[in-house]
Amino acid sequence: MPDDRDNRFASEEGTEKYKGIPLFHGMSPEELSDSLAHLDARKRSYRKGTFLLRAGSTTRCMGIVLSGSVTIESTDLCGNCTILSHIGPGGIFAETYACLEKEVLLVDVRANEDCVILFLSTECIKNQPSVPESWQYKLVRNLLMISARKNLLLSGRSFHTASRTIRGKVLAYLHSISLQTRSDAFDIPFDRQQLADYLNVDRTALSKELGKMKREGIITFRRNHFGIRPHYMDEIFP
Amino acid sequence: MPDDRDNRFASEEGTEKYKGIPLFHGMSPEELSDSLAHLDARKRSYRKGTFLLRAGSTTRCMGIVLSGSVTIESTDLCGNCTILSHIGPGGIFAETYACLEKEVLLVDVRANEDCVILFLSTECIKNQPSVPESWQYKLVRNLLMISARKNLLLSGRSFHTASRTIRGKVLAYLHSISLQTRSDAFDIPFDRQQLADYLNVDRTALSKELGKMKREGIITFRRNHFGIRPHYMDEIFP
DNA sequence: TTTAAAATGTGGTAAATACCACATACTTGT
DNA sequence: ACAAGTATGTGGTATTTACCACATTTTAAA
Repeated sequence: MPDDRDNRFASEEGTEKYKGIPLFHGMSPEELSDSLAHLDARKRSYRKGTFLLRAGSTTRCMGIVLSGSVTIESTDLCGNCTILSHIGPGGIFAETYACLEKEVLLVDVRANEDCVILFLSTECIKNQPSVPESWQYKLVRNLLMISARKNLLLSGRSFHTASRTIRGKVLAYLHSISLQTRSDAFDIPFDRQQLADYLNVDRTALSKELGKMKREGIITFRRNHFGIRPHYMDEIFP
Repeated sequence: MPDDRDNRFASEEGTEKYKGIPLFHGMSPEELSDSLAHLDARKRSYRKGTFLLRAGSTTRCMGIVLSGSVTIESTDLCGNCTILSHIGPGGIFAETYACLEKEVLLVDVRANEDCVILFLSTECIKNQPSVPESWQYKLVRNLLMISARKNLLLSGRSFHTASRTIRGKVLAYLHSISLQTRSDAFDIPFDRQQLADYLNVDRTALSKELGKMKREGIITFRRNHFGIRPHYMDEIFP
């Protein structure tokens, strides 16, 4: 075990610093205190590189990054380690596993740098109180929003990477952005390398395919500004 | 507009038939009635093939399939239509979009056969009551469970399809199952075609790669029963 | 049991992609 | 303006995969 210490959260401690955390959004100071008390809140410190949670284990706690940052990693059977996401201050992790019963973690959570984590037990949201407290309701409601938001990102990516060809992935992605912005021209939030990583393809192969699509008149782009030919499908299927 | 009719839900109507619906899990008859009343529940019927929701639009309602079934579909810029999922009686759809504000749908929802849908407005969970009712708490709590469960499935698939090679996808998938079952031998819930679809690869290419891996001694399989060589990574990285 | 139907495996080939090396363009700081 | 560093594009090649046709095995039905 590393040098982390268990620190039972003292409710007398100030709650101002938790104001910006999405999980506690919309809570009064009293509701925040109630939450922390009932969630069996514990602070723990970790040194860079140590594991907070391991794949194959289970957890009844979710974690909130108070300082520093953690990475969500996955190691396959060959030992290849992939960083799935990076979570900084205010961010939450393992909430999906903590909300469900006995789900085995498929990923590792590791300290990307020295960090302080607030662990919160989800026991109290698993029982069904006859008269729910306002802090309970708001907590679960906030969790739902966080979960739904993550859901949207995941299903989007799952859809964008579904096609077997680079062209298909690019078109699926650009089509989504087009629907979201309700426009045929838009900026994307990725550079080439990031877009390639997002679509799970090689960067140079992506550049080549983008160039080909531009020559064919399907899309236009310059840096991270893209345009798609409107009604492209109408021309292909007249 | 098709032949669907708006039917304001009458709270006097029996609630027994809603008992098995996950969204209403753990609710008393009174809580169920309260929910239906406050959620502005409306029944609508659709003929096979008609669209319930269209990509590019927004919705403040989630839908519950009371009878029949619907498909979640996606149409790309080239007109290729992909069926993303199939939702039968008791199933819920569009809840992610309905819970978040003004999110544009990236998929179509279409009647797979003649069906009856219960639409529920999510307005009442968006405001923050000072004293939450028990039906409100249970509803949001159930939504959270549904969302978290879906989240787990989505992140799993996203991870399993991340590798660029078929072998990598297969190993990622089998490793997950191995962690979940805490075993080196297990049955998978897919036949070859379904596994290929899940991993976004060609079925015959999958069969070939599986055969190659078996010859190399990495895995064993027979039909849908698979085994992985324990500590495979230790041998590769001694 | 026999037959049909479905699931799975295999071979061959064209197409797509990853990967490498490197050229060009753009950005930033001095 | 210049240089250094980063981002992006291109050419060539080996690898991987999709796709087709078809063999084999397994399951279901008659």
